[in-house]
Amino acid sequence: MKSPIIVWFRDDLRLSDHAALREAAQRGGPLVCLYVLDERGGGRPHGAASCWWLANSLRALDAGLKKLGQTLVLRKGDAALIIPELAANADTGAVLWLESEVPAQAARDRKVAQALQRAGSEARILRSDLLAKPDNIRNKDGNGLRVFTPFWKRVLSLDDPARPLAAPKTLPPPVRSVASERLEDWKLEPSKPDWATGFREAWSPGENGAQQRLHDFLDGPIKGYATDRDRPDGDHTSGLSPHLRFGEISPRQVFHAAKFAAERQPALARDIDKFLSELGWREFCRHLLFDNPDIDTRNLQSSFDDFPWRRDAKALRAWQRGQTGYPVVDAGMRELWHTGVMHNRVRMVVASFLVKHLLLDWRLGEQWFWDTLVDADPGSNPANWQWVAGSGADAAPYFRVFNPVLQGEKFDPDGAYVSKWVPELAKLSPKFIHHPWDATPIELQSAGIVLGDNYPEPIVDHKAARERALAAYRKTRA
DNA sequence: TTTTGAGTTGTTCGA
DNA sequence: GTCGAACAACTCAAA
Repeated sequence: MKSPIIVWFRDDLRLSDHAALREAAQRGGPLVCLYVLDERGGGRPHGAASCWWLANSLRALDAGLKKLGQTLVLRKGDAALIIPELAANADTGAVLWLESEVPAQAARDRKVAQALQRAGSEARILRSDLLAKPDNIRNKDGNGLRVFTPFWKRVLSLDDPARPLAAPKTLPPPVRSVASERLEDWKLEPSKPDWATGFREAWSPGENGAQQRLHDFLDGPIKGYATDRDRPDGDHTSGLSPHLRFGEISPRQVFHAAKFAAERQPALARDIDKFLSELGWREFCRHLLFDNPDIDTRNLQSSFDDFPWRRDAKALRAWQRGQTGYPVVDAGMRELWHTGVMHNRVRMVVASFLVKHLLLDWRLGEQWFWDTLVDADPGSNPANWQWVAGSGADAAPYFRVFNPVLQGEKFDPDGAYVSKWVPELAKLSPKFIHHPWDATPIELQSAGIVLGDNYPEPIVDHKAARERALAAYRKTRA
């Protein structure tokens, strides 16, 4: 009789392109499919929105496993204790998992592997989900690249990432003696109040939902993606980010599916290259995280360490709640609250607004996003906040201050996006919907708007705020 | 080693 | 309304 095997699922909540599950299926022997909610050891604890996603994704994974006669075993606590103990109790021969390049996870994983080896068990770590290993993308000094374009060129110059593996058709039976905790007991989902109704309408967490998204996207919105992706009004993006975050689909699967689409439809080459480069940004941020484990707290450019951020709890709260008086900013912040995501273009606008118009520390915005985004990624979230703030790698020039009115008019010309998320402005004509303060009293009245009453006056004046930011940034450089 | 060219996403102003 | 320049200098990658 073969000894039992544990497959340890982490940010790879899928059955296909899963080298550890695949190998376990081939080896045979009783199998434990394990997920450990390790709130301390795996890096930053999930934010509230991510907890919602996680709960649903675990449920989906369990359903997928059940179809193969398996089940997902849930445990909560320190993985470095739980896994060796479980391995001993179940008398397993090996624990298999996919490598992580997230520094905190990698450190924790080393502890797990050492403990297993001390106990005479095998720790089998298989290739990670990244398209390229950070070790393979180095400059001549051995450091990671800090400029995106050469980084991405380098990744693309390597051999294509391995072809994705199919999901196992059958799995060995579970180990009956290993019990699972109950997902409900983890209280990952909100109850009172239940703020996740909008999430349920917007999303289908899990591998099936991820594959559906990918194929719907490559059948439709990919056409014109290179330009339309900037528009928050309508479905012009893939919506894959939370699925990628939890590994319900792997970057390799997305990469090869996009390449395949490009072969069949050469006219889409430009759109697909653009789409792949967005996958490249995810990769870039993960590599930055690999080299900078404290990227969520420490400025990558230390010249920002004494930047005079303001403290203003009231302004922060107005920003968080979508009550700044700038329609496109408020629309974005409310979309985030309602759905757990925000359109990429609008993320830049609201981030620039917090950091530059309000002069509030980028970490405050990063933390809010961490808590409210279902796609909150330990690499992308802090790296992109630092990029906007100017403290990051390959950062935006200091004088780039987004004008929320111009951005709204340019990318939401009909005001459809604002109307959807800031319904109190929906009756205002597109001409004024991005700057209601310029509308005449009659226009405001017929749209049912009383500024300062049912929609706020702008909390800062754009021109004055811009100049204040430029002055502060100029000083930081000098 | 030194040099060279380039670098996600913008805005404002004045001609 | 449109267009180009200014906004700044610095770091990075590669030749």
